[in-house]
Amino acid sequence: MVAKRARKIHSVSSDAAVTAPRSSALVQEESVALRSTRGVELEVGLQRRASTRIRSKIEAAEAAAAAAVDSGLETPLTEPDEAVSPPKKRRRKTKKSEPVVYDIPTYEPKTTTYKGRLGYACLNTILREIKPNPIFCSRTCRIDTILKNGLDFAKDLGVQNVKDLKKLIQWNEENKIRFMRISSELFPFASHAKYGYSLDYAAAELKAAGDLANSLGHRLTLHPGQFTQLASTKEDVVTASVRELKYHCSILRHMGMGEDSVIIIHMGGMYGDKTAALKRFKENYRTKITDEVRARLVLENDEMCYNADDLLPVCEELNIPIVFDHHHNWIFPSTQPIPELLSRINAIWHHKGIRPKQHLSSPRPGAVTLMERRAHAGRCKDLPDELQLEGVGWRWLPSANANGTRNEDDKEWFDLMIEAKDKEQAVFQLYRTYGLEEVIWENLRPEKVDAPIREEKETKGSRITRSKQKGEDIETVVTTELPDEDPATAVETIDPQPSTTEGSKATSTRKNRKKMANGKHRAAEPRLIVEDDDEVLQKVTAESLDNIEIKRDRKGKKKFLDTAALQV
DNA sequence: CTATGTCAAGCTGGC
DNA sequence: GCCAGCTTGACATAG
Repeated sequence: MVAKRARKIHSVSSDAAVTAPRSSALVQEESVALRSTRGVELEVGLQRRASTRIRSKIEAAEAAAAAAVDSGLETPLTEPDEAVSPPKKRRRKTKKSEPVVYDIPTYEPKTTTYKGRLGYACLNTILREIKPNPIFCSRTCRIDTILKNGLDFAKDLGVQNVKDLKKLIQWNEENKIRFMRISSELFPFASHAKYGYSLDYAAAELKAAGDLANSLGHRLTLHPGQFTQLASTKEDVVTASVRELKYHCSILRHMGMGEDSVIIIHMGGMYGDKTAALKRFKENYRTKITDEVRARLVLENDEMCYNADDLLPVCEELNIPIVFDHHHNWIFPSTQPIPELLSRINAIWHHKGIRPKQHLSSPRPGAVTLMERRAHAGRCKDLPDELQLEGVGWRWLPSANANGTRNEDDKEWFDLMIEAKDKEQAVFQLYRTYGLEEVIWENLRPEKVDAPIREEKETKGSRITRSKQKGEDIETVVTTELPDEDPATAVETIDPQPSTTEGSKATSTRKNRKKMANGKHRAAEPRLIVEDDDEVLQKVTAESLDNIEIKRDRKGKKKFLDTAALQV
């Protein structure tokens, strides 16, 4: 039980050249300390407070000198603005801003001997939130937009995505993450039957990103979507799937990635007859895909249709490695114990000369039904114990001396992809929990609280108190010593997360909205009583505060929530 | 700037 | 029949 949170205060200027005012002497002191120990390059994740003016200049510089920006390691994520002649611009008076405040909890320390690479999928939450020019690799568009603006519009998005991919790889290196999944949306519509296009036009950018990854020894993988159904009964679905796989292969080919850069798919649907589906898969695998695709294609056990037992025979027959997904195996388990299972699975990887990888994720807290258990939690609290075992999480390299002199250096550790909503933050949490790598404190964020399913009100220790004003190039992260439970802060905390409340304006995803509407088996949704009515508030608080939670939305409007349903 | 509805594609399970 | 969940949320537009 972790009763206290670490005390940590720091403040970061978004531009090394700018000395922003500090909110306090203490903040300044600690900031200097952090800076001197970690270096300026660690500021990378904190460009979010850069002013619009600076950003515009950066953009202009990038546009003007796009071709010059190519040397991966030397390229800062933000161009130095000294290099840019300031565009004519009215000076915007910026408002004073209060610091952003985060509570970064500590975690109960755990130990493991596992030393494999941990990775995350597709999106970096820190870089994605940089404003006004976020760094991410899944820009896309609509077919309507292609029709309106031309295909080059979509292709330009692809170039931007790849350029950002390089920045992500660089960021990962600085944050000791050397394993990542590339978003399949890197090139919008590239695999589309009608609007698809070759990636040759982006060869230079792809090669630059690939060169960087290879020079740093990073592993990059791909995971095409559920639409990839090689066992489908429909010819056109299979055709589209083959096209999809070729597109993914083309990315890796242009990047020059080695054999460890695999393409992961699921077996897919059962179509009412699993045996027949498996037969179709084998046939299509043998006859409809290229050698290049076969060299990279691997299968993952899923939680609904094909567990590891279902996949092993066909995979052993066709020499297709299996990405073992711990979460899926928990929902739809193999009959074999994990060590035995993984020894068989890893044999296929080794036979094919590829380093094994596994997937790890956690179910949302309180999940009971199958569908609930499928949903991913924000983070993973633990590493599976089995990863410490030879044959599961590592092996002796074939080159190792078997006469008793082999040591740690002769071990090959397998990679582990963390599939969690909090992305790189989930990796950092495991780094911290197990002491696997040093993390950069400025790049830590509090856990995004999952909407509780059947459990009590809130995940503890993840409250964010955020106060922020615009225009000032400063961010402050403050973690204060707080007891685990702090009832005072449960009330009137500005909620940075979508409130799971009917009528909330803060919820922006369709999924969440639907979740809210579908309250039948989600008893843990607080009920909105009334918005912004002081009279009602007085009445309510006079009676009892026990089941009433007061929240404010972004505009400061009060909402009174009946949380009685959560207490069950 | 923010909230909302929609978006290329497939399949299964739950209601 | 509709929705949620899965590999990945982002785009487009109204207010």
